[in-house]
Amino acid sequence: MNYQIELRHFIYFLAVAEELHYRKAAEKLFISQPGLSTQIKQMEEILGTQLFVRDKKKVQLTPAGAYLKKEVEFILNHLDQTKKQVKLIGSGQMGEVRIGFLGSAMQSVVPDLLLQLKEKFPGVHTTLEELSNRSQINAILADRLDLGFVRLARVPKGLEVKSVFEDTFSLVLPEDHPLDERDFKHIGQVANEDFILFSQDYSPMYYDTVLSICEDRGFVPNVSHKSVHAQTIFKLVENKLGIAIVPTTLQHGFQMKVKFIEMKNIKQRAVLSMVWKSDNRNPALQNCMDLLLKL
Amino acid sequence: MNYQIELRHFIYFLAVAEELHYRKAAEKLFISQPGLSTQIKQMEEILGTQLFVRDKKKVQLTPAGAYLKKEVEFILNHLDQTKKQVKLIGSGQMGEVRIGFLGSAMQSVVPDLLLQLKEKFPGVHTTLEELSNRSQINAILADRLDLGFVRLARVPKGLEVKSVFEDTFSLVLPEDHPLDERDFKHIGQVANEDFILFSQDYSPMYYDTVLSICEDRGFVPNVSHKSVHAQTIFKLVENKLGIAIVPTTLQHGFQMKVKFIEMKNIKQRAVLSMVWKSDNRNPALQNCMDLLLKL
DNA sequence: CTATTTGATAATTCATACTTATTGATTATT
DNA sequence: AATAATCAATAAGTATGAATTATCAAATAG
Repeated sequence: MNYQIELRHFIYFLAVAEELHYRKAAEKLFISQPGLSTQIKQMEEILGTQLFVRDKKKVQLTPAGAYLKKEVEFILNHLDQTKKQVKLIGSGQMGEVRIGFLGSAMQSVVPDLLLQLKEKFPGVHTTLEELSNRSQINAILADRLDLGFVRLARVPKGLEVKSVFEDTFSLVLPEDHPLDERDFKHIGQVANEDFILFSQDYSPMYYDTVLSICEDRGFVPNVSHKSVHAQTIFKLVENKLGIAIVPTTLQHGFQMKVKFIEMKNIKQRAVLSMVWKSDNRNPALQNCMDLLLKL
Repeated sequence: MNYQIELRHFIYFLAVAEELHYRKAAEKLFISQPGLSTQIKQMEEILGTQLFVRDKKKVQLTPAGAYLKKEVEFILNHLDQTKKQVKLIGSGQMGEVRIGFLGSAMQSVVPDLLLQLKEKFPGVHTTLEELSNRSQINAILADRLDLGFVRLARVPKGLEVKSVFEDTFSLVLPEDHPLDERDFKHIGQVANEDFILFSQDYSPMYYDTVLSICEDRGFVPNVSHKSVHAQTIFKLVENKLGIAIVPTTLQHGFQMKVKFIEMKNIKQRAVLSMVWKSDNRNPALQNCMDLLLKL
């Protein structure tokens, strides 16, 4: 007596509402006519409303039934759509990948990667946020971010890393600096100049690497300024407040009165890595990683 | 193996998605925890998509699950609304009553009736259409109309009639016509004038009644013009092309250079009747009739 | 280490959506 | 008018599967 409406009822109802004939509707549904009759009757009881008028060889919708038909059509269609959508999201063909990146990553791999992702998974939407190494790690651990582009030697347990780009370092000098690309042999030639570097806590790895480059030449650099923005660093160099050492790809995208000298013959490299959570459940990320790890 | 999604699944799913705890969700649903577990699992199998992540004391939604939750909430809410609406329509508190009327009914009862209906059943919408007697009857029989206001002595089988308003007839004369209300005794005084009447096929009853009024005074009127519009008839009278006999209430709502002389002491009346189908299934009409028959 | 909590299995029960067989009512056919 | 055909509703019985209880393995807390 205290039944509940089910989708089965709606599907049966719709068949009868379309055919206006119990036997034909039952055949279409591959069930018996008596079964259909009782189910429709039960549905009317649950709703407390008559949906069909059956008198003298005729089955017709009541106004309430006509209204319900329209709504049931809508609901079933919407449900179909939802089921498809759930599958797409579940299989990662649709969804959102939240990406964090270090400013310096924007000059190299990230734009290309986004392009490939868009092409391969047009349904996957990406959000981008420029963050420090540390912020990215925290965000990934807290599930606020799916993927990060960082410069770090080590990452906390539970995260996976893969280096995606190895960049040489370049010396950044004012345009009219006496040292020229042809004359350049090693960093020891500018050991006495002031150095402008990225902040240590913005990227400890970068900082350590730059120090090791100097160490290999037997000196400790005099770091006069630190910044988190390449823009700022270049501006300071332009104004002759010091010289800088940055990943080579950073030279693109800026219009400054500075010159870059690539240091190809040192072993150190600026390594950019992807970081993500090992057990991230975002299927869109899974697909994304399948694509990225192939490159 | 080849099951079908049911509303039950959605309700269970929503409970788990809200509680993020199987036992608590099961308690809320008044079912056992194992039952809930298997149903959710089945749902995931049907959809071919994982909806929850259960690992190490934690239950969480996958992106697909989060999407589905939003949609399920919408669907269940919409369904609730639909069920309520169906009940309202089924009980006649909401719906549409399609009303037809003779032009002359608009001057007497119809507007008042609509007002009362609106007040008593604010959910019931009415549509109005001015139609001839015959058109109304046909429309009611074909179920294009729920209720008609006609002037007819008899209606086809299967229809019900009830007279709602009895109007006296009035003589319509040009404003400067020699005959005055004080001098008026009976219609025989204008027996020699031309008469302008409503067309016979627009309302046979009216036509017959007018003829019988004249007959009672021993003459057959000379009908010079016929029309279906009161407006036209009055205009013709104004221009002295004849005199007319119309239901008294028609004098309201027109601005014409004509005068009305009410003929109170003849037995004939202009009877306005409601007509509807005995087995009309529109519950809104049922309610409407309950109200109207009390007046 | 033990006690408690979690969700998942296993076995069983029970509700009910189905089936087939039939009826009563209406319409079409001769 | 009598018969046949067709409709949906009803009755009785069956079988599917959603529930139950009992239990487990894994994890956490005291």
